[in-house]
Amino acid sequence: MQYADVILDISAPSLDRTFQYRIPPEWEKEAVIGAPVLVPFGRGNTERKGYIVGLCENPKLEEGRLKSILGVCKRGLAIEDSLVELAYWMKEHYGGTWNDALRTVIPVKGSVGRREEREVVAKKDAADLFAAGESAEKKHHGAKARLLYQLSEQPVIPYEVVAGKMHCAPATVRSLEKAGYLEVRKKKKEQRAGEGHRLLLSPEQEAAAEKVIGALGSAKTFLLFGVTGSGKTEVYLRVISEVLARGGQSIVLIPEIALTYQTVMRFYRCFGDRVAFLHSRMSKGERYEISERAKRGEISVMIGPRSALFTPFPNLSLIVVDEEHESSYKSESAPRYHARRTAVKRAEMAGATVLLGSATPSLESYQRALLGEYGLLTLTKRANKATLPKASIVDMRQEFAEKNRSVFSRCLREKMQDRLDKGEQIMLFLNRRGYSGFLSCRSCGEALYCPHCDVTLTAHKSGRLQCHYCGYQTDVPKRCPSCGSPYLAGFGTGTQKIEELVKTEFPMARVLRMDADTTRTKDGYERILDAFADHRADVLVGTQMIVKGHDFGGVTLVGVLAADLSLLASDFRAAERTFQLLAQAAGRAGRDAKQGEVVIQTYQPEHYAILAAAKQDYPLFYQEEMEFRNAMHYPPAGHMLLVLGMAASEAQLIAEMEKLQKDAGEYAEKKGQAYTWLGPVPARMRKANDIYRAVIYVKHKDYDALVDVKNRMEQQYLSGEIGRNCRIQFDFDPINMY
DNA sequence: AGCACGCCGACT
DNA sequence: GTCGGCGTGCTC
Repeated sequence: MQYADVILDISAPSLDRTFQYRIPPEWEKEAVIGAPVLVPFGRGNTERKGYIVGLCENPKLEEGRLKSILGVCKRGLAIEDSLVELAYWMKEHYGGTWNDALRTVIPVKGSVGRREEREVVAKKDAADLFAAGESAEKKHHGAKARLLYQLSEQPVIPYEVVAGKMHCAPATVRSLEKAGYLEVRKKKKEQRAGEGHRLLLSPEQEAAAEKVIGALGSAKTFLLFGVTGSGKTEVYLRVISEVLARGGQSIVLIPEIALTYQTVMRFYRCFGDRVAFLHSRMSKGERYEISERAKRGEISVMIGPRSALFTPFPNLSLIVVDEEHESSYKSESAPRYHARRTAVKRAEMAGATVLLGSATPSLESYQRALLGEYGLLTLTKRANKATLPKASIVDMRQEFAEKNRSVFSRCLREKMQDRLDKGEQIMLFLNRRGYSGFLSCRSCGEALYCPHCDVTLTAHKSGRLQCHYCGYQTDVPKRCPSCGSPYLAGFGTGTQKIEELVKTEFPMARVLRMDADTTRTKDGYERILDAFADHRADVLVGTQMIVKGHDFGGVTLVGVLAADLSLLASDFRAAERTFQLLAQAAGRAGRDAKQGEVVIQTYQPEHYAILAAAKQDYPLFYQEEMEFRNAMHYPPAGHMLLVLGMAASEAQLIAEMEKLQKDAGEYAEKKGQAYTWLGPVPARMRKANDIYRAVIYVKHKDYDALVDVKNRMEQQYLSGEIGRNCRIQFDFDPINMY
């Protein structure tokens, strides 16, 4: 007799373990690892969907207590096996539950995948509901009363809110439905999409492509390090064509916002309907449809953000990770996996080749390349005979001392005037990470905070203040809440202000602005880029988003207004991020034959990240930054595990986190390993949505030693020993600090 | 998540 | 005394 370990497709932490079932002989063939199954569950033997995550001959429980699998949903291809295996690796490597891991890896069917969004809708008017609420309250039917009162104010409530926050049992909702006060209904949606071309490669590009092609069929990883504008995409296209010719399949990962019309068209021209695109606004149904086509072999190239990594290609031969240094490759929900690292793992399992590409590689990848673990391919020349831009650094302290209070240095203003006179284009980049439009009091200096989250409120165009985390809104108060002073002022120079300044200083210039506000509409982003590309504007002002991979031949001047703002961020990747932003921004200038120029305005002109970026000298930056990381044992010199705890009571949270740290610390000590512990301490954002947050940091040279500690903590937490009423999440080598 | 069991107040 | 709700615990 065969038995299966089944994990149920339900999201509840207490169900995050395997349950054993008998496999009836008639299903033995279909019951493979990764196969979706139907099983009876609970006292009522309700039918539930699950996945087989393991098989065995002898069960851990007495035969009598076991139930049998009702059926296996047919589609148990080998590909599911390997994806479930990958899910296991992710769960172990990054923490989180089986459910979390399976859900990121297995394409969930829009319809069969259960999880339809449900909502509770009022069927009577507010007065009736309110009256019913009162009588329910009299009968001490607390849950009923809560729901009725809420419905009288808000006729449609998402089911998860009712079951979760409002704490109403399913029985309560059903009884009110029967009584005709409300109705539970589902939401729905649908859609679809769907030409050959010759490539001309430079000798450098050709050589790089040949190296990768030569390694196809082996699980080797390459880092394609090419200066901005060197044409990394041509190399990808060349290798993908070869994979296609050999009957293999490729996945191309791109950063979240990078899927522009130009990129799509380039791939279409090369691969026609063999290529499919995935993007974050697609519904579950659309995604499922695409992954089914991938499994049937109808498509061979899949392009998309990190989730595209899990495309079920049965014969995967190549994974390209474009702009591999991008932080959007790190997932921000459990399992908090890094798509670059996970791509290497998937490739290892599938015998596929990985090609990582960047002009400013992550320290992690470059280090591995230097160690010989990854093959290093370099592109040193720009395409179209373009040359790298000339850069100058302007010390803004000097400007200030010489009585120039403008945001534009004299040097930048002169050059801007020159370009405008010549009819050439300019890009102004405002680095405003960690620098949003908050309000603060002129007299006491206190900023206005969200009452539910520990973040400053952002001033909006509408004149209202809004919290970006919980959506809380309020009017601007007349007086400072802490000292009563009426002088409240907006803080921070935003892109909007820069736009106005350009208009006042250069009245003839046509200015476009690109930031979160102007790109909010569906194709706002494309519209602005098109307008600028068509030279319908002379100046483009924007935030990080203008830096990322767009070629404008007409741009001969790039101005970086406050280069060091991102250096002020208090996390260990600040210098790396600054270097990347500056080098990429500088790379926007002079994409055509005309020489480009970059002006970098800064208060720290001697900082190595700024000096190296101005010279476009990555190795120099790498050397300096690695010295710092080595000294501090920061990744990639060592590894770091962040444990994030969340609870409604801060005192209880800290107490539980202390227990967790103490237990894990003692556990680690017994193993005699050299760990560095920090915390627990309240997170920098101490509270979000009225939930307190605290963190523990653990550092160790070896990643696996941290996995060991994580497992111990996970085990203690799941056994209920530690962390009752708390939620815990793990983040390895975090990108965002907490 | 959803079902049974058991405790508790309300009403014939 | 029952009846019917809501909280708690368990599910191979």
